Amino acid sequence: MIRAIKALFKSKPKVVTRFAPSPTGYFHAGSYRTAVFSYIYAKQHEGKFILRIEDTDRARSKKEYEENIVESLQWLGIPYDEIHRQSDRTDIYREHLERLIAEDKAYVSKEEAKEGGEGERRTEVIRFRNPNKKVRFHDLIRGDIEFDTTELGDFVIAKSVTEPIFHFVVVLDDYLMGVTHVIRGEDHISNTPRQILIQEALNAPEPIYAHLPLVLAHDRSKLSKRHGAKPMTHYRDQGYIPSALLNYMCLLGWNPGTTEEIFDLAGLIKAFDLSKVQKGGGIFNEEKLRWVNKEHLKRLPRQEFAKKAREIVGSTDRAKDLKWDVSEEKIERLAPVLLDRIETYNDIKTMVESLDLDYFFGDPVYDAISLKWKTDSDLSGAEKHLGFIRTALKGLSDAKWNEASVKALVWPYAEAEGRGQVLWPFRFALSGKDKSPNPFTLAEILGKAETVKRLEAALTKCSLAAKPVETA
RNA sequence: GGCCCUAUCGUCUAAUGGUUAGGACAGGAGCUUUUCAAGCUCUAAAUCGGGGUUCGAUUCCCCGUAGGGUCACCA
Repeated sequence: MIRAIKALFKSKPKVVTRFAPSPTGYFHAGSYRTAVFSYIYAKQHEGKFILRIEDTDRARSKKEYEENIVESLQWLGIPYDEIHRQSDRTDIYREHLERLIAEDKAYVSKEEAKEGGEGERRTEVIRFRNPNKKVRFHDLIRGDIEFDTTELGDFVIAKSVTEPIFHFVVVLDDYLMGVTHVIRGEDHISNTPRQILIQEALNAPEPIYAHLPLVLAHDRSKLSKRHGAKPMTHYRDQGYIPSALLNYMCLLGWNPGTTEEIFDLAGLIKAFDLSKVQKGGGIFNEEKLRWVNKEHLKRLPRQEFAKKAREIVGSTDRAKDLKWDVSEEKIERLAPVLLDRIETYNDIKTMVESLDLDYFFGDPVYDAISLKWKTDSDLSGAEKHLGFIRTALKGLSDAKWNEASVKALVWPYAEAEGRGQVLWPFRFALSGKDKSPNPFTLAEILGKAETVKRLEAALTKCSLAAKPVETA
């Protein structure tokens, strides 16, 4: 009984999906989403996901692009179960092409050399004998679609028996590889009828089709290299993380029906529903991608984030030139400050470059007058408050040193003396910057010794500034 | 132009034959440990147009309109 059920289960056609890019350009967001949806669909059904490099156009295909596709998929964490390259399969295509010709389902057509066309047009090509009928197919996303194939005529399926073209190889390979679900871009809808015709000639089963809406550029045209489509590796170089890209791309054209927006791969495999994919195309919005990336960054294990952040800070010229002490421990303490201020890893570099991190690694640089709160007339207030804070904090033990305990000591005093009057010089003494995290956070990150040292340095500046300037 | 697809805030989208048409990003205003940032609160912002069907349509149908895709010996 159990065996019978198992056998039944096994005999059920498994889901096989494929991603079939042509290596004629870099792997960008449009292709990526197609790959992701195909991959997720396969994984939802414990199926197989195939990568098939469609390089029948020898002239336009480049190894460089193929490598970019494979590298991108790898970085993005979309593993394939099989990889095939059509340029390796010429013999297979030839066999079936010859069979089709023998069956008179295709024929060698001789035509006169036409002038005008730049490329060499063959005088002999293989054409498909079009039965000229109406073809109807069901699309998982769009429902039934009907075409009259008459207007297609006897279309070309190969330049010669060893040079098949797209429509033929797609159909044959999908058949031979057992592809059950063809998930691809909407731009292939109009290719589907002729491919179904070829399927019928080949006695191949018709796969289930799902045509995805297009990923659009800002002008609503199909995303392409010309229209701001950047290679996915660009996003890696810009400091985005794979899970964020995955998350964002799935949200473009699909949603879970709830207000949940942040997903990891496992969550997507659980929630994704191909039939709920949008029909209309969507514009790729980098602003939202940045936000999603930030959300993912915040959810990263703290150590993992710190490791990467440390790498980035340490590799900057500024860190090297100024011999910053970029210790793991220090970066981990800095992490919350960073996470509040960045959306991508590259923003860390930007912070370093705009000198927003200097004071964490070296003495703050500023003029004494900056310590003065805007409503004070001179530095006497700042000097008084800094003196109080220094004395109070000196009494706090290293073990108890943290943001909350520092605040507990300073806050009542600031309330009494005026928050701005007290907190501004305090913060400035620690950072030397107009803009920085609040003084309590800074004190915790800097540690007791460094905090007290900076307070004392500020106090010295105050008293120096109070003295009349001696002319040299 | 033929064929095909699509149509809700600026963008991504939810909803359903009956809702004050909801959320998110971006925008604006405010609050907070009187700077930044983050966070929180509030706010502005949409059913392409016209006909039907219906007691009632954003939703169903038709016609327009707009956008997109595709019309290769590219994929």
